[in-house]
Amino acid sequence: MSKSLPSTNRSLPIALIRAREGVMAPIRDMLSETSITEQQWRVLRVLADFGRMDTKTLADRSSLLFPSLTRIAATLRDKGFVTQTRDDQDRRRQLIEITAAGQRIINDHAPQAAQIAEGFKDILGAAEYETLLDLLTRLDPGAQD
Amino acid sequence: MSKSLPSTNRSLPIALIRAREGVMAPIRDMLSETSITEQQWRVLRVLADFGRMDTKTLADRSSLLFPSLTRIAATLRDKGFVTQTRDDQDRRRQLIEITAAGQRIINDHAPQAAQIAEGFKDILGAAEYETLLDLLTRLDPGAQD
DNA sequence: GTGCAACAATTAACATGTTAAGGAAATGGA
DNA sequence: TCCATTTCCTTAACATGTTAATTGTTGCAC
Repeated sequence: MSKSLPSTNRSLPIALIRAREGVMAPIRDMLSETSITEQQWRVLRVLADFGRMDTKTLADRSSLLFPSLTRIAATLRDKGFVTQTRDDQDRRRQLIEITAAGQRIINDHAPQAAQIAEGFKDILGAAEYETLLDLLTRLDPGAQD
Repeated sequence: MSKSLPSTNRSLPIALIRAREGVMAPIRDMLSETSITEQQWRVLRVLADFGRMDTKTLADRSSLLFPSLTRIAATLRDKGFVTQTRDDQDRRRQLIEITAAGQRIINDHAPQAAQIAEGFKDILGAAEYETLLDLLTRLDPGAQD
């Protein structure tokens, strides 16, 4: 047996990259009709899901690094899809909220996005789909469960 | 029942991103001692695995887009870790090969990289590790098997 | 109060992801 | 031969990933 490197054919990082590419391709196709990117869509999704929140929480829930979120929030604000307001209690903090226009983007594409998600469940089967989500979660050190 | 969007808590794209982050974090830590990035490491891995090849094949095996590979190859060439030569039969083609210095980077870190990979097998268990790789492969449309 | 550590957010700098356009070489006819 | 098409690769432009440095704010010890 061995401590040798696995072949790149059977490498977990590469498998994760390719799976992500396969999953995101149809979503990117869908978003190509809009003016927003995959990450901007993710941020709007989280805001629609949980409502107004501070930047730190938004970054965590969107799985984005802080500097990325700073730029994305600025872009979304310029496009009129979110609003940024200072927290009066702690003026370091910033609260971000989705606007009606932003919510409209979500609503307009939610059915198609749901259909794409269902498609992947069909490919794997419901049981294996759940298995996959569980296994992926166990690779995420930030998922303390 | 529903065609409604799944909560972002249980979203496959986000789970893939977080898993990738969890897997790559220790690898990035390892590479921080070197002068190369995660993607440059991946390219060198493939070249060490398969030997000299043209850019198209290298891009496929490294799961990199062509424009990214163009830049990465130039960077690695400037660092002296790969060589680029024109194919005499087809002068459009370019052949890329790892150098001794590049191979040394791989050799010096292969044990540690293998140990990191083993760590993830331990976290999931060997059987579930294989299950995960299989499920991920089924999400990759480019994996015709 | 003053000074300092801790925190939230931004900015900077560089590498990569992504799409589109461009350039050079090969290919396949008319 | 000529030309359109295809193929391989590069360049450009913009968005994001990543790390480090910087700017405001807060809270706390003194």
